[in-house]
Amino acid sequence: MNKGAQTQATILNHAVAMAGVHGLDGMSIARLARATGMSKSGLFGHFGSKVALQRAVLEAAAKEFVRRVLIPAQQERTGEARLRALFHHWLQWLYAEERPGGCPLVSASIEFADRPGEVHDYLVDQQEAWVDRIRRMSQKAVAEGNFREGLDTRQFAFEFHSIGLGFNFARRLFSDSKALTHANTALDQLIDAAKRSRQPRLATRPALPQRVYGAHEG
Amino acid sequence: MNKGAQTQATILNHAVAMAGVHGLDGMSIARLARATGMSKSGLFGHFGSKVALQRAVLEAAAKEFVRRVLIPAQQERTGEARLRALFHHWLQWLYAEERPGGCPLVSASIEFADRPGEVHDYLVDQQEAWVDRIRRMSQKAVAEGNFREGLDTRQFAFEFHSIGLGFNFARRLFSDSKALTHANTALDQLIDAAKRSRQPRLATRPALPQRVYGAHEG
DNA sequence: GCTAAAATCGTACGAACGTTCGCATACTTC
DNA sequence: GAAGTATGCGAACGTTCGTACGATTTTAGC
Repeated sequence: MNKGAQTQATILNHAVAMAGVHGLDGMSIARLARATGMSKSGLFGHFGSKVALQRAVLEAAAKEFVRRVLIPAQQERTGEARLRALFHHWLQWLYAEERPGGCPLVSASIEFADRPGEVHDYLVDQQEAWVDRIRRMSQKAVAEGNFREGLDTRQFAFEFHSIGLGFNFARRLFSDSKALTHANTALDQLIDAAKRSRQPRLATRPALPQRVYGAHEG
Repeated sequence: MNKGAQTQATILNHAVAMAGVHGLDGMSIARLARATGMSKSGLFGHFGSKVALQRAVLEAAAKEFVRRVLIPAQQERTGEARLRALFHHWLQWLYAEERPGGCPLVSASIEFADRPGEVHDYLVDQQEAWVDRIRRMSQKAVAEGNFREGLDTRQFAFEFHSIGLGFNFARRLFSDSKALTHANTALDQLIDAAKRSRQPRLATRPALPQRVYGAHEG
């Protein structure tokens, strides 16, 4: 390993942590230099621009995400087991004690949701790939005959993803110690529902018109 | 209405929009002054400090949230109808076309999740109150005999909240036009499940040890 | 219409920001 | 060990940041 790559890795470790707490924009090169014991210019030289540094931070986080969430789940054989493993490791990843600031990818996604640019585009691709992986894994469970035929896998992926986001929010902002239990329970229910043949809807229907808001959509 | 209060309201309108896109920190007084056609110092005088401005932005957003989400839902009589109305208006609020940047409260909650201070504390209180309102409303539905006896209302509130966060993420980052349908479907299922007597768990249990991660918790 | 108060402005400050550049030191490779 | 390159530093640039203060204009109450 080159000297350069080595210090670059050190920098990125600190950078990921700082970006998690202060955001990708709030992470400043000066403070990062102080944290790593380097000079501003020396650190800067490794990346050439702040945007490039932000990109590098996201790529480092994504790489870590693969290593800690995706790879371990691939040991499982069935779709359901992989989904459970993905979920399990994802929660661990979302709330890793040693990394303050939670998942940098989720935080940055909120931060850059409405700010066009390469950071935004990168995040969209990365997060869409993640949700699509969940969807494909549920599709695999359907193909295996474990989840019911005709399951709406996009819907499944949406709910799976939502539970994780809910956990992230509750655990980080509320410091809710029950968040883990809630998330696991929600996943159990989601998977159970995916197995069951479709339930007949109950007779009672809501009095409120439901989708007026979305009426303009296709 | 005083002149002061009037311009202050104008400022806050712009400020809420800017904070939604650039974050509470990314919102700068200079750019805000340019957007409102005022001088930096003139604008600054209305608040006295940037933290105070941030507080004012959050309070303005919270007030608007009450006006647009909580109040309308109070017209409904039953717990379920109120829950559905809360959800409906919440989604509208989360993705209001005229307000770029999504819900400032959610964005700021992520931004300040790990940054102690009065902004953090305010957000914790506000968001906890919101989730607790959902919980109380589901409790009301239980008391009315609509939701089943013994329903875990904290769990219900967690899932309700998660769906909203999932919608916010999908709609804003992915520009997913199906997000609204997914969210509504998820809510329907959540409410249906709250009505049903507890389902017997299916025989198949996961092979993966499920809660190792949370084993250290109480 | 006068006057006290409120609102707004212009200017300035020190700090922090991202970035540049030339120079020194440390590595690698032969 | 010499040559050549990679790496890091220090100082400085121009810009933007939040904030302060006195002067000036605009509003509100009598």
